[in-house]
Amino acid sequence: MNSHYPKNGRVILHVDMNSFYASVEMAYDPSLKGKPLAIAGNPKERKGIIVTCSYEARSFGVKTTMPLWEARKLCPNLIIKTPNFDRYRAASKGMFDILRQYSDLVEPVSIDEGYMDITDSYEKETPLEIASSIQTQINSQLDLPCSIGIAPNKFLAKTASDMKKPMGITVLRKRDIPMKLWPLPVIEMHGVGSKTAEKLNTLGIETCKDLAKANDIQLKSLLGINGLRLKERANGIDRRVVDPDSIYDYKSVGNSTTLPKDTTNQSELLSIIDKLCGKVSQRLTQKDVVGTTVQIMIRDKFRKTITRSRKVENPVIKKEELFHHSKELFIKHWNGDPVRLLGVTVQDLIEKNEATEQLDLFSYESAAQKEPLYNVLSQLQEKFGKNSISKGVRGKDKGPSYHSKQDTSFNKDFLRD
DNA sequence: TCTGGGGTCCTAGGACCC
DNA sequence: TCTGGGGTCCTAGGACCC
Repeated sequence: MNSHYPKNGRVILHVDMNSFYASVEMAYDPSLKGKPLAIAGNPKERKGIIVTCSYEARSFGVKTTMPLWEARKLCPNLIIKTPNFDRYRAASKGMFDILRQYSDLVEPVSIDEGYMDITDSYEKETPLEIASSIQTQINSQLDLPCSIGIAPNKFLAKTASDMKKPMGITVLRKRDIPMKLWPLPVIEMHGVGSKTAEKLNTLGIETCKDLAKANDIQLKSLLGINGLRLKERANGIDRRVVDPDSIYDYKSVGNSTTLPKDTTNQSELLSIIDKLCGKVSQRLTQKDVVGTTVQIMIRDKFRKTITRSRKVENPVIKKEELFHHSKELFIKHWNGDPVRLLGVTVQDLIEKNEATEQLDLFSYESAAQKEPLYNVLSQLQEKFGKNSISKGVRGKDKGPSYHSKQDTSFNKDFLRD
């Protein structure tokens, strides 16, 4: 795909909204602007964790994932709002609508960030002018700040957008790598977390430059193929394409919840599992997919978490089917300790039509009865056509994709609903 | 009364098959 | 008859990201 790229390289933008949830709240209520604001869950339900906070709050040391009480201690005047996801989704849609005015190749990666390939979408303007125009438009139409990275690939664009916040625009060319990327500590790299950073440190690898020059054999044995990939990235190499349709690839759908109180009451726990199954089932139905693996998650008061899963004969989508399997898994594997969190996830997703099709293959009669011949043929064509290449499920309406001009709006629940 | 909830990708061991 | 080697599937856990 995307074979039309010129040989001399691509131009990729990474657009990253700045403290997105907090900024959206400020856009809705401008009196919040300039104040320390945090978005956090309800501490009564033990969900009092900072999800996002404004730059003013950050200046007090408030950080994402920090418990609310700790944030309050650092910043007594902190304004706290509970998340309003409908609002954030609406803002997100507005933002991506704007991006799509500049290129068809827009790939959302989360509610507040996305990649764009603008290699073929500019003539007179420079990439910098396009980025500037996007930033201005998002700011004037939605009252939201963003940072933009401009680079020849995704990794560098992502790295660049991180370099200047808020409202920054940063160009990161190949030739900038030694000056701008290499001095950074390795933990700053996208894809390197605390565990990987620690491991790298044991090899004496502290900076991105160290990683870029590291020994392949050592990296491979320490981190597997991921080590080699990270080294490539540190050298500014990343061949991943911008795929506008990747948001239709679901690999799993799950819901989980932390209980207000640890409990050992089995019927209470089962009723929570029942509710989770209801949510998951609803989302599967919305996306028009079924799944063949059911997984539950149990976390105890020490935060030790186990997952137990089972491959099932008949693909599940209905709440009752899902609950049946989840309950059996729970009864079989719960050791009776107090439970802090429960989760239910469905994996190995298949498009719903395709699943019925597969069932039909077992019975020629039933297939023939249900489907006129031409219909079966067209289904087979579709099945073995281009869609068979994709790894995950392309959810419902393969219809208007972002490539097509006919519909550039979000026509379905956006991003992990 | 410290650490939410949604995901993706990778690894590794055992079962099973040829 | 002392014991190879490749492959796939399933399951559990871990690392990472927003």
